[in-house]
This record gives sequence, C-alpha cells and structure tokens, in this order.
Amino acid sequence: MIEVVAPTTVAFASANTVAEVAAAIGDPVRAAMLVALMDGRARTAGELAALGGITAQTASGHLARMVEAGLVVAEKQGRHRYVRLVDPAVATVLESLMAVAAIAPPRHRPTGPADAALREARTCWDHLAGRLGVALADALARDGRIVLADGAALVTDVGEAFFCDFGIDLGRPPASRRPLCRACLDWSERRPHLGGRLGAALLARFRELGWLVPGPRDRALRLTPRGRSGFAESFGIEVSRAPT
Amino acid sequence: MIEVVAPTTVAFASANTVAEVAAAIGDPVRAAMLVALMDGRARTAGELAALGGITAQTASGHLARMVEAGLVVAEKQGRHRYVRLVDPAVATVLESLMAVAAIAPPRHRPTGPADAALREARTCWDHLAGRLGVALADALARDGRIVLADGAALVTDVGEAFFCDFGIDLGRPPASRRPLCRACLDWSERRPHLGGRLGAALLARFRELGWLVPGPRDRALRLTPRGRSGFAESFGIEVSRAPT
DNA sequence: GCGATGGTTCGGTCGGGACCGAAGCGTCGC
DNA sequence: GCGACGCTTCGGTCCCGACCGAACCATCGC
Repeated sequence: MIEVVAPTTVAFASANTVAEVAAAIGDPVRAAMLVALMDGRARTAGELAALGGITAQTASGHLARMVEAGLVVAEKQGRHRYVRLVDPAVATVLESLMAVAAIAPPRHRPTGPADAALREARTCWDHLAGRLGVALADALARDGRIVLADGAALVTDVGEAFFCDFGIDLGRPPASRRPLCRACLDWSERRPHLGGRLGAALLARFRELGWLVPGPRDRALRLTPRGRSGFAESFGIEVSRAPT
Repeated sequence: MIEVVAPTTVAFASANTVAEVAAAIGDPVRAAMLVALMDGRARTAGELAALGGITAQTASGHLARMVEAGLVVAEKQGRHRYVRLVDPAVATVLESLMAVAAIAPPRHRPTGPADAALREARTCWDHLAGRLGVALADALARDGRIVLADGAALVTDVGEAFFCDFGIDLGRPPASRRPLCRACLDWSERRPHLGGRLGAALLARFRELGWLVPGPRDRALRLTPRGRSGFAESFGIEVSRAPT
C-alpha cells in the first residue's frame, strides 16, 4: 500500500522563481558561459570572461548573478576562482532550451565550422552527444544491449555482459543515486543518446582507449583513426566522414 | 550497420539563441503566462493579461515576444486570439526550470494555499503530476505493470493487459511518434511521474470516470470521493488527506 | 618587503524593455 | 448601421541592467 503523506515543507518554486532562473540564463554572455560549462568541468572567472569577450569586472557581475540564481557555484583556489554548474539539472535546462531553439523557425542563423564539429560529436555534461552519440545509442539498441523504447533506456542482461567485457564495471555504488542509464534528448539530432552512469562510463572508456580526444576549449570531441576502427568493430558504427 | 551520414542542413542553435529563448521566459509576467499554459490548453490574450495583472496592450507585447521566440503560437478565432504552447518541449523547459528553482536555496518563498493544491495533484502538459502522480507511478511499478528504472519507464505485458482492462487502448496510432510512456521528473516531488501517451490516457480516463475534476483556472486537480476509493481499489493508493 | 596577477567593488553612462494612456482596427450582437 | 468588445499599434515615461574605467583587495613569486 503506497501512502500519499500530508504536505511536507519542501521548498516550493512559484512562477516567479522560474522567471528568475530563466532571466539569469537569458543573456548572450551568460548563456555562452553556461554552455561552455556544460561539460561539467570548472573554469576560472578569467577564462569565462575571455570566452564572452568582456572585461573581468563585467564577468564578475555575471557570475555573481548566476550564483545568486543557483545556476553555478564558485570556489576559490589560491588566487583563482573556479566556477562550475551547480547540478546536472542545469545542463538539462540548457539542453531543453537548445531543443526549443532548434524548433523555432530558422531565421538568419550563421553556422560556422565549429558548429559542424559540435554536431558530429561533443560532450553533454559527461557523456557522448551529437551524431556519434545518437548512432551509438541506436547501435546498442539494435544489438539488444539496451532497450531504447519511447525515450526510456534500460540495460539488458546481454548488455551487462557486453559492457563488462568492454571494460566497464556497472556494479552500482550504493552511495550514488544517479540513474544508471538515461535517454537524453540530443538537441542537434532530435533523437535520444545515452546519459546516466552508463553514458558517462562509456565516454570515459572511449577516452581511455584513445578513441576520442577532447577539443582544446569547446565541447567538441575528435574521433581518432583508432576510434574509427574501434567503433566499427565493437559497435558496428561506420562514420562516413571523419572530422579532421 | 548503422551509418553516420554527413552533416545535414538541420537548423543549428547557437548559444545566442539559447539566450533569446531564456530571455523570453525570464520575465515574471511571461513566466506566469507560460506556466498557466502548461496544461496544453489554449487561452485568450485577455485571460492571460488578467492572469498577469497587466493591461491588454502590455500583454499583447509580451505575447508578440513569445511568439517571436517560438514559445507559443496564436490563432485568431472570431474576435478572440487563442494562445497555446508551440510544443511539449516548451513544457519540458519549464519543468526543468522549476526543478532548478527548487534546488536553489529556499529564500523568502511565500507558499500560499493554492500551492498546496498544486503540490497535491495537477496537470503537467496533459498528464498527472504532483504527489498523486508520483504515487501512481510508484504503485504501477510496485505491481509490475510498468518498469520504472533509472528515470526510464516501460510498460510490461502484465501492465498492457491491466491498462486494457482499465479502459485504455494502447494500440499505437502509426501517425503519432509520441513516446508511449515517459518518465517525467516531478519538480515538486523530485521523483518521476508518468508522461507520454500512457500518462495522457490515464489522466483522460480518470477524468472520464469522475475521479479527478480540473480546477477552474489553474492546473490543480481535485480528487473526488469516487476517485478516492477508485485509486485505493484499482491501484492501492491511499490518499491520507483529501484536498477539499 | 615589492611587483605582477586574478578578481571584486564603486561610480557613471547608456540602451533596452516593461508599462500605461490614447487611438485605431476588426468582429460580434442588435 | 451602431455601439460594445477584444486586441493591436503608437507614443512617451521610467527603471533595470549591461558595460567599462578606475581603484581596491588578495594571492603568488621573488
């Protein structure tokens, strides 16, 4: 018997605070900073200022506002101040905003060469996104290693054995309540890729194997020749045009 | 063999457009309007103006901006202008914003009586959310009718038969690409409830059976005495304190 | 100690946008 | 036709916030 208990004193978010959070994202410079932080890594205030093309003092104001809104946290380390997203939920907001922005009528939207690399393969929080990420989810589902139905994702028994062979230990640490395997909507492909602990472990393993190397500054990932053959052999994924 | 094809000409969302969409949400009045539209129903411009406590001409400006940002669509009908969310993806953004707002440190956040009713049971786009929605998902999972693992949700064979008995036809209309059953994070409970086609069908059936009746203006749902016993008998859900 | 570096605070400018009053336009009811 | 109604456009006010220059504070290397 599941009982619905009386109202708790949980914090309640009214429509006003939705506006506050949205407004804190709704500035070109701040949005760029947040997107840059989506890979989960922390950056210094100076890096973020340079990224936004603004002076340090303006960036300081932006950061203060985002801290106030509960989007990022900052911790001092020596004379640097490292900033990171406060929670994966923030990355989720950004992804969903991108999805809505992608629906909107494509007005004058200049797409540069960096965009192409991002569409190809990038990190989403700590897992793999982009065309390669979607293809990976498709391949795993095709081979019965995961079930990818209706936006949901589950690891099968076959899959568990496979991932173990591939060098990923899915033994669940009791401390972590993080979902094992989450279907995360890819904003550029409009189809799901794999998130959660499995998604993170897969990306970590790919980097360990030297299949993917991170870009210098942005979230783009570069596929190495070894990765090219690796994805083909282990997952049956043929990348038609390798990004150079 | 799954092939990753060369880049398509899909519309690309840069960080700037994320800011545009977020800024279009990031005003207290506009956010309140959008939240009011989250049930998927359309409202007239005048209703939304009254809801925000502003004059008609100011509301007109807000609506124009939200249309421009691709958040809502408006269609004229006689001398009224009906406004609705452009896509469920917009509701997803709002839900995720609420989730982030709920994480943020609970500052002076006055919670009124309407909030309590909303926490109890409400519509989320077109399905059931709130404590009752979360309890329903829990109960269905406990009875093996769905599998609710790691934020994912799948209907079992047992469940399919049960839902059929309950008066819900899950035969998939080929035209609809909408997920059958989606785990939707409940912002007030921080736990998943059921969305997708199944979630929508369940709520529709509950209203058909007279178990739940919609509130006059907001998204709150009221549990009827019949619903109280119905939820107990069919799902084993005991609501400890019925909202009057 | 002293300068260099990273970051913040203060003061001031300036543009965008939220708001309303008034006027204009289309639709409905009579 | 005529007024009532729903909504938009125009013009104007006002305030918030994004930005920078300058000064200030903390830390590091020496």
